[in-house]
Amino acid sequence: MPDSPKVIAASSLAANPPTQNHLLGALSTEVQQRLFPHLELVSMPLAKILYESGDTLRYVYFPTNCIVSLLYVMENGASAEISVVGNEGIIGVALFMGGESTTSRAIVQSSGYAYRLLGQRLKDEFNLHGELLYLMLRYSQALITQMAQTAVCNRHHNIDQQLCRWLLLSLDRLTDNHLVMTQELIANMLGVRREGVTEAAGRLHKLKVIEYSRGHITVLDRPKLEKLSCECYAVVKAETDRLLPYKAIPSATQKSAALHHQCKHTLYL
Amino acid sequence: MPDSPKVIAASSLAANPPTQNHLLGALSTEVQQRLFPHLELVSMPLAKILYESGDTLRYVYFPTNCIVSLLYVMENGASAEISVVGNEGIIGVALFMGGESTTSRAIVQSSGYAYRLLGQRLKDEFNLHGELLYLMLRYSQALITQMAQTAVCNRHHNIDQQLCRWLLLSLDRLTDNHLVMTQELIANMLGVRREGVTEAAGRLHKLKVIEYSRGHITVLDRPKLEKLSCECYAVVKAETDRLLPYKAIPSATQKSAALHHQCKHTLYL
DNA sequence: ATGGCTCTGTGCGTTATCGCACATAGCGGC
DNA sequence: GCCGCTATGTGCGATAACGCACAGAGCCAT
Repeated sequence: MPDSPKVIAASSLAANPPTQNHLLGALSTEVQQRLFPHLELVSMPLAKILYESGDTLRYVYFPTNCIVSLLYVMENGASAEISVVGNEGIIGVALFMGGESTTSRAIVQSSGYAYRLLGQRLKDEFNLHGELLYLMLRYSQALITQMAQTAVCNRHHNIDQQLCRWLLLSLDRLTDNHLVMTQELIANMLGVRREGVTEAAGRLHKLKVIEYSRGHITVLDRPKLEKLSCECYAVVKAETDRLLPYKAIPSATQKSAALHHQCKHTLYL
Repeated sequence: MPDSPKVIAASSLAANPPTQNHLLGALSTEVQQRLFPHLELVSMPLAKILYESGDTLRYVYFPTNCIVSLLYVMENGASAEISVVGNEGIIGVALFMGGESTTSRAIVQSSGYAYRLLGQRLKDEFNLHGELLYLMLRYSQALITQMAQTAVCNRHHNIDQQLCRWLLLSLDRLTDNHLVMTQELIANMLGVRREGVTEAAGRLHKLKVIEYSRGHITVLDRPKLEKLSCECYAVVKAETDRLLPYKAIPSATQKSAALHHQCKHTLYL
């Protein structure tokens, strides 16, 4: 097992309070007090696979500053991204929806950290009080919206529009305008050829919307990116904001800060 | 309001016990006793819209022998089916997931009947006991799987394969091998041109898999249809069966039959 | 600095699907 | 029986994306 605990760097913990995840931050102090002591900060390196299609899930993950893609991989190896999860969400909804596994893969698309929680701890909390469950369900509804819109987008929109949508979804989950991501990987996510992404990215570059080089992309003009994107981005954004009007809590409150230090000080790599 | 109650035809009620819906049939007698008196049998004519994108949902619907499509309609009028629901499921998961509305339209794709239930009644039952909630969540997980697979299918598979998948999904939700459905409507569901469906259907006809004429399709060779379909059908079917290993109860048990007559004897058209 | 690897750019023939136009066919109503 | 409507069939040029091949360009390690 690669799950050997390591002593966490104090700086990592300090830079990644649990409340940086919108869902964890939106919980009442009471629930936070019960839950936070069971959270474990884990490193989320690029391309790490949290689970494969069919795996029995043990943990749910609450990203603080990483991005995880839910990816479906077909029998012939072709793939398509189903949805993307950052600090607004949770990975592993199948654990509380039932079935304990999914037909997709969860893979880190942008490195960072996440808090993980044993599925059983989550369920224990569900049984104590409805608050956490209801929040998880609202997030699941937002996830459903994103999946549905992905299906529509795959049917009707061209690569240029989808690339814009994809960049915006990533941007919303990052603190700056810089992505570490090759065109090859973007192509895997969108389920298109790498060359198609190269051409679309070239056009965006010509329009001075982005600049990029060897696995690094910088967004220069976000408003223009939104104009060039299909409606799918805005639809998902609006619905997510409606369902989850929570923002990250950048500087933790006194109380949250105290709870924060109750998280297990171990780092799982 | 077109929701004026009518006295139900006794034959319709008898032919459509609530237990014909797999979810309702899978409930314990105790929960059935509480829930069934609040169920209302409603007629589901072809093309009836149960709700539009953004509508606040009042009812959930449990189909007995009809099929309902969840359809996304874009700004320019183009559309794409997100998922399909028959007697294995429920329409209106957003009512209990949260948000009380969705970005899609629910439209009857194959006429028949369904039982509807006030959203509040559903929530009342959730608060009494977890059984119904857990069942609903398992179904929601199956729905998520179908949406995800639709996204993949839209990306990677051709019209012929998708038509086969679509026919199989419909077939599974019907009692016979006969669909009332024009190629134009199928095209709307798949989000492709009508001519594309005509050509694909022509090829299936040449292979003696289906025969059809003016809004009627009969499947002649289901095994061949499954062979011609992409993997998407089988994946969704397997996952749904895993999550919801429930079958319709064709002849209601003594107890269920008694409960059955407690349903409101009104028919909403 | 050089070789090797990865990432990006480009060309080209092929294919699936589209958009449009129009022809044909079945069915119901009068 | 005929009209009109709707459903289905077909042809054709346009287009977007594909598969493949290969060229250049940046970065790293030895």
